[in-house]
Amino acid sequence: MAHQHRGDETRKRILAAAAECFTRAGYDATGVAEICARAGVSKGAFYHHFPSKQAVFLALVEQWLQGVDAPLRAARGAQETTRDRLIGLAQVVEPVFAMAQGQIPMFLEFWRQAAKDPEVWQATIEPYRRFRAAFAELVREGIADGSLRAVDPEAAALAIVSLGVGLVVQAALDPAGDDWGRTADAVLRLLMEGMAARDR
Amino acid sequence: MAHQHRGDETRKRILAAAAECFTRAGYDATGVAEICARAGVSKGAFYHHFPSKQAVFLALVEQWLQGVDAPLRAARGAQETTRDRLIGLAQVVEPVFAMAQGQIPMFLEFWRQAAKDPEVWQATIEPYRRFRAAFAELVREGIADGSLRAVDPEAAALAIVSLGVGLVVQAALDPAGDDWGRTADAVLRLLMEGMAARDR
DNA sequence: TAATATAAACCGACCGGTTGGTCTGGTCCT
DNA sequence: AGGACCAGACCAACCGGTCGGTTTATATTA
Repeated sequence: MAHQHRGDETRKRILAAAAECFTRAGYDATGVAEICARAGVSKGAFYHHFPSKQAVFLALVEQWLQGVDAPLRAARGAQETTRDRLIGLAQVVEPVFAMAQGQIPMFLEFWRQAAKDPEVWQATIEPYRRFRAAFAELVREGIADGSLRAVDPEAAALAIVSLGVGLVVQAALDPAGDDWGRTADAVLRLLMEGMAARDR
Repeated sequence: MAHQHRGDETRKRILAAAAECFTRAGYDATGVAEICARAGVSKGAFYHHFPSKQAVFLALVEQWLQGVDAPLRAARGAQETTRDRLIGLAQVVEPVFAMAQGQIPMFLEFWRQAAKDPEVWQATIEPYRRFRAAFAELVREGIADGSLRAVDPEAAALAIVSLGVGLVVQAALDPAGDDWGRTADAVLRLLMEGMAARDR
């Protein structure tokens, strides 16, 4: 039991060290030896827990994807009107940015790798399509109940996702810049209000 | 004279080959030997024209940055009202996407590299800030002449840039997807109309 | 015009160093 | 005892970059 626990511990250490290295230097530029050194673990231990360097990366992809999924799911159905739900959705980004906590460049690494590695692409593109479909559905509901203008739901969903992705990239390039959590909230709210029905 | 011309020719061939390799496999994963092979050039020729592999990358960054700059500048001042100018700005993305022509993943490589290499960062961040400032100024003008709602100009500019960046990333991940030129136009138009004054 | 000089363009073998991954030998818990 | 777990020496392959030498095109001279 305690034996079992020890293995999980080193596995976590390897994962954390890999995340740090990949964030700082990128996937290709960081060697297995470097990860091992930072994790305080030998190469033997590394290859005992993971079959390859790519496997560690894949595990990290999985981990972050779930981290994004959770607050997103939590926001759904929490509000009453569709409009409020969309606005609330905008607030989701804040915890996401907070969670990333200086590891935002990892996302760039994810996407870059996804663009060239079919396996990473598969793991990335599926949740991405789910996100987009969920947003589109929300917009459709909003249009149906009159709280949103009659915009193209697919285009609107694409816009929302684009904003999120674009913000992440900019945050990666300018980490010392604005408070990206609040900024993201403001920007998304701008788009949301633009789509809102012009009643009041 | 013809001698001179020959040198420029191989230089261009190296640049093109490097762009292709970087697009497909990424900066770190492509060796100088591979670039040389694809360019039909020896290693000696390579290092005759460029001091290092990074220099080739920097040259590509410069090249693409100018490619984005040109149509952007062309769109400014072309329209009469500020509102039309902003809408026209949205149409700029189409030629940009067309120009990228299957080399969109290169942008991901730019940003990834910019996030970790100070020299690339410098070359990337300066035009980026210029874009953002120009957009903010446009929005300010639009608000002043009453064609736009009283949104936060900085937030609006950030939103525009984010949309563009996010679209590029998505296009890199899903090259076979939509016609990204038209899609980008539709999405940007959505944001623009959301910011437009609610008169009519 | 033919011979020579000069410099840019180019070639490819070569080098030190690094990489992802393997393997053997041991330790520790149950 | 025995299997999960780990240490670290080791290896073939590869990498960015160098270097001495050759080719090619123009300028100069005789």
